[in-house]
Amino acid sequence: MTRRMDPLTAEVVDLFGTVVARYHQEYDAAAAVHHLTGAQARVLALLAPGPLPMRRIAERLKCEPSNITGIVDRLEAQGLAERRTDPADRRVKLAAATEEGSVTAERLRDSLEFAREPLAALSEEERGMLRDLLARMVP
Amino acid sequence: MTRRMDPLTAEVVDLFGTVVARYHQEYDAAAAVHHLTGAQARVLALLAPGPLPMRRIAERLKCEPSNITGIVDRLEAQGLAERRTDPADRRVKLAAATEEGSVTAERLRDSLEFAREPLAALSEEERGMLRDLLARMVP
DNA sequence: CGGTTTCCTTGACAAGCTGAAACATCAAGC
DNA sequence: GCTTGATGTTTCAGCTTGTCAAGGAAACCG
Repeated sequence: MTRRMDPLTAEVVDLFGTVVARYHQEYDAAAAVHHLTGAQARVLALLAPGPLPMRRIAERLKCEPSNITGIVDRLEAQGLAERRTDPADRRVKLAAATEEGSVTAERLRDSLEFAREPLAALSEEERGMLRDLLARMVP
Repeated sequence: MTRRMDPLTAEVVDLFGTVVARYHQEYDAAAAVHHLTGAQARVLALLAPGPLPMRRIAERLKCEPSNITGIVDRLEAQGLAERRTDPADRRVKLAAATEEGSVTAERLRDSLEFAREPLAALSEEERGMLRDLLARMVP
């Protein structure tokens, strides 16, 4: 009943599993430094480029909008985000990073890349190859 | 205050973020097919090679042992795992996959690889390169 | 205007996770 | 042997994430 699986693919999938687990740990750890959970950090990072309706956040994170309500609540409680009513459509609430939130988001991004740097114990050329391969995988 | 960050590394980190998010979605979806959550599926996969003390599971998953208690409880409730007392040390409980649990674990692994296959829209050679690069990243 | 749709929030509930406390068992020293 | 301390698991309270169903407000449309 077992499907034949080419061993190379199996190996790559396994490696991805390991790398993914590691990415998560480091992401959560980096977030914790700023007293954030992983989900809160993800939302804050999403808000960095500019305000976003709650619904858009949910779409990006592939979860229910009701879930975002609580996360933004907690960001707001820490003074990192705020809600504004969209003047163009008073139904929608725009979540926006505060000044402090923007700073935190930037620091978070830096520490993330920094944390992931040793993981990329690869040469410039190898990183380039990796980028190309990964880019092909995300259409 | 911003640390200088070479753009290539930043790009790779971003790509990893995307791939990681995708991996998770697919993993959870594959688990859901078998009426499992992501965490339950991970534990079951860990149990596939053989029984494991609760503590070891926690170490592998990098979480508290008390967390594993609940997860194994739910696997046990579904008849996919069982607890045995280690005869060598009666303090430790060995979690083991049942017959049905083993079958489920195997199916899960297959569907995972299958699900991740389109993601690997890469040639044999490219997959080989990817494997080598990833392998260098996980010491 | 009235009906429908869209956006957000609320409430109830399950699961994952942590930390502290409790309990049983082992292991070492006296 | 007995005591003391360390270890493995569980239980409990508490928080965050996530879902789903229901509700209110605002926009849209006929």
